[in-house]
Amino acid sequence: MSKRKISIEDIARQAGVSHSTVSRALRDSPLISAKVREEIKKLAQEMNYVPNAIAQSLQNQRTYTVGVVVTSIADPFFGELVEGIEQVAKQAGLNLLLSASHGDFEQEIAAIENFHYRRVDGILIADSRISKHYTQQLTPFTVPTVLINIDTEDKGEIFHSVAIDDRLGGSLAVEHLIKLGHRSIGYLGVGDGSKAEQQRLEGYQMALTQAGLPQNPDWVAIFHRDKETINDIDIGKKMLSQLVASGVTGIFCYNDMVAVGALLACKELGISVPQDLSLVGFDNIALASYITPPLTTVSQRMSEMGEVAMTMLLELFQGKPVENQLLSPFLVKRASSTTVSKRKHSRISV
Amino acid sequence: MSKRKISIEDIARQAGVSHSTVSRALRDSPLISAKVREEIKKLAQEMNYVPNAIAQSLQNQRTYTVGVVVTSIADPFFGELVEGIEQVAKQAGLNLLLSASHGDFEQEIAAIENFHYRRVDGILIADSRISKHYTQQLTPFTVPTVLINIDTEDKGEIFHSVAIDDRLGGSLAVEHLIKLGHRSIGYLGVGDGSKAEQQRLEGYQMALTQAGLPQNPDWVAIFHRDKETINDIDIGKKMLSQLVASGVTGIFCYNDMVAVGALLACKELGISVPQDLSLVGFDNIALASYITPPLTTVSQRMSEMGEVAMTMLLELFQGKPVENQLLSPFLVKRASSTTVSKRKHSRISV
DNA sequence: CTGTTAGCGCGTTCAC
DNA sequence: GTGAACGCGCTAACAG
Repeated sequence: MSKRKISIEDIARQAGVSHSTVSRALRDSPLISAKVREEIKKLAQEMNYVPNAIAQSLQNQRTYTVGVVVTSIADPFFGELVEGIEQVAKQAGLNLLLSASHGDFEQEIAAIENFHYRRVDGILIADSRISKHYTQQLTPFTVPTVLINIDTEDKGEIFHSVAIDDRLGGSLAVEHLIKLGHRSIGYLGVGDGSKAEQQRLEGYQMALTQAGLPQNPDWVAIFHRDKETINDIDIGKKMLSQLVASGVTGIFCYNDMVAVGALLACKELGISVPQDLSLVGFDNIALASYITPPLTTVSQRMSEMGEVAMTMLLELFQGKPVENQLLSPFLVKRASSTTVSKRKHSRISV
Repeated sequence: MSKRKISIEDIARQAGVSHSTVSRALRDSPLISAKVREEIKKLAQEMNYVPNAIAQSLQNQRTYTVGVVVTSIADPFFGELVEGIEQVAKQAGLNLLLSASHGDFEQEIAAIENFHYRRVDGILIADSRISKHYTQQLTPFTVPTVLINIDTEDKGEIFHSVAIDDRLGGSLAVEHLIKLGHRSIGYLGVGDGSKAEQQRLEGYQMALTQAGLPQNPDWVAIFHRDKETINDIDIGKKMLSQLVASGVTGIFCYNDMVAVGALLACKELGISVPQDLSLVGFDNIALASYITPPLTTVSQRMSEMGEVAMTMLLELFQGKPVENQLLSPFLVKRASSTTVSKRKHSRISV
């Protein structure tokens, strides 16, 4: 139970050789005779030698560590993302340094600076609340960085990125409702200023336009939140009634949590889903499949996004050229959406 | 955009002083004149100097890093746990190295050895599938380690731990059902060989005994799973009918996922919850409050557990004596449980 | 107050 | 094949 771990010099002394011989033996250098090598390896084993990654890093100029910053680890969205990241990182022998920003710009910058301080080999950033100011702050640094689900339009040259095609996702959701016969389709959104929010709305509008369906400002309800004082479920709850009052038969929600809120509001108001109203969410969080009725939604495949992002980082390490990725979401049909015709039998007033 | 970061020697050269003067100035040593200190700090700022944590660690023999191994990061249970850990770690200026074991013993050991290799200051382990063999493997190491929610009976002297009082939790759940008038109370469990499972069952039995209520082997249904081939929801689904057939009016489920599975089975079988059957879960995962009906459950406060574990580690760093913690869970009453009297009005056959 | 020196543990020339 | 010597970037001991 000695306090300080033993070093290659300790085992060198024990073996009666120099520390560099030990170093070489342990790294299978061809310069070492097989006999001596095995002897030293055996000795190292006996002495419970554990190489010191810190010392190696100082020498190699590589830490085999990547920093990951997410908004919140407790958020299942980011949990799955990190799972995907971790999986390919582990396979590549890399470690993850994890940090949460809680959507706070100061904490985000602090996390990134901390990663530089610790000399990570690369950085992955998945924080949708990132500010524009950002680019300025990070330009001086030279660590390979991949942005996940972050608007990168004006920083394409500097940062690499992988993101979900939110516009396509919005279209998929709305096209689904259109196919089911809906003609008055609403959008229930959260105005958080994110690119995702803007693009999902665009997808909604695009699908309606392409189908030659009417659009109505009353069918679009967006709750603008300044801070995080209100959660998405409450937003969905709060905004639902006014949308229903506008006469929509189907609603595309900004994300699953909003949709769940809307669903809860429906229950309180006596509105049957999907008979009276079809709901489509976005994200495909685990909750979506267990709630009643199970939620039709657009899946983001967060773990795949994590895998792609980490793989991209690995390619950057190898000096390969990488292209920004735009992942395609896909629709997951469940019971919260159905044909509009059924609705007529159970029309309710709001 | 220089490739290698600048060091204190670079700025020393620029300032015409020695590197140790720079080192002292940056660390606010009282040995340095205020004028020189400010000058150097300003210069460092201009040169975009970022201290090298690796070099510092080699010198300090401290990495200000703790390793965390969980079963799965995507699991909301562990997500919340890590959130709690991260929160107090950040406050203490410590970083988190995260690793997932996926319930695999090999991966778990590999993760821990990797943490030793990287010279973390401490380790937190939250993997319920840990084997007994474990103790042997880790004894030679000397890194402060705290086990989270792991049976530590035979290793109390070596490891520190924080865990939930599962026995109490089981009692709380069953006492709740008893208060509601239930007299035939079942237990729906998963036989994963964990201490948690055993203790929750004990709590169940204890509560019944204390209330002088009868016990019936048919009321206890435990699904033994060898591997992870089947998830908890499916287990709940599969096992429910036989329990209901035994005549119970209330069921305490091993965890929320099992309870959710039971709930889904009830829907398929036309059993109304809570009118026909009361269900109580364990864990209080987010899903529990959103499902219909919202699930009465025992809350584990995972984030608090993370905070406590990390705090314990901090105290170990300071050489303080620490006591193993047994956290008390508490009941969260929701709509999945109600008085047994109601049931009579809507009896159904199974 | 400041400069010089010596490690922290390891990998890597450069000699022998 | 092997050992001696240097450096990775930084802190701390010892001089002045």
